[in-house]
Amino acid sequence: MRIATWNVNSITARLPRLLAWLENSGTDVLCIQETKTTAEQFPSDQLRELGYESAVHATGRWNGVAIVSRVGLDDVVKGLEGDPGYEDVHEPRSVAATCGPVRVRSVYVPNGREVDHAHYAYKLRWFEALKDAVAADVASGTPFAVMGDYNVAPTDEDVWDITAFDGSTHVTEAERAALAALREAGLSDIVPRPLKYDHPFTYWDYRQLCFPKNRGMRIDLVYGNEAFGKAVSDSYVDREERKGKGASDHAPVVVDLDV
DNA sequence: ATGGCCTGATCTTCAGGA
Repeated sequence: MRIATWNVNSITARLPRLLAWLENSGTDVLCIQETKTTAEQFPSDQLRELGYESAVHATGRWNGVAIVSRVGLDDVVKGLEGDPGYEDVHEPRSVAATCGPVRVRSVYVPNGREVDHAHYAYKLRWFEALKDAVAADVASGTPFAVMGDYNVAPTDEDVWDITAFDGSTHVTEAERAALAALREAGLSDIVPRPLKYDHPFTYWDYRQLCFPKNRGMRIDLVYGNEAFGKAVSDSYVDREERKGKGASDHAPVVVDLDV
């Protein structure tokens, strides 16, 4: 079974590449982030023609998450239980579903913007709520993973040059502590293989030729429970999908499971 | 190749992304 996570940076803009990738990559379950659509605008019909059901939690131009599956889609939970909200809005950043033998949660963690911004405090509270929300799934014997854009680089090695991130979000002690809390709660970081260069970056800024220069970050993560970790046979970043015209600024992270 | 981001909406300018 092949599952993956991909921040598509607008499913409308990415639709031709997304459909082609699903047809060619052998992916059974895909966790999607930044759909940037309403649920009504989500291309469920086109995906159904390829054999995929869709669970969508999306409200408009910002955020939006989904799970598409061709191996079943049950027990869908839209939204994050205990979501702290931002400026009194509960943004669509989490959706969970059971897809055949595996349960997954697609997450788009708040960016944080600046360390002294209210969005950063929201980000840390959001992580707290996530940890509580997934406790039961983590403890279950079912393979379970929280997959998505975490907007945190777990270590200094997960950015192209840590000195370029002095004072920035995504690399702070508090954000990394939030990841550590998830690991202590029973989730393991399933680190993918890079298909080129030394480190499995998953995001490269559109600007300043960051992708050709491999100035990337590893911020799209797969955190799996014990049963999930035992089932993993391979994992890699599909950097080919970051190339060329009409690419997202994130590449898919693919995980193969023996289930 | 000697470059210099992309998206959708408030739509020719902006916020947000990270």
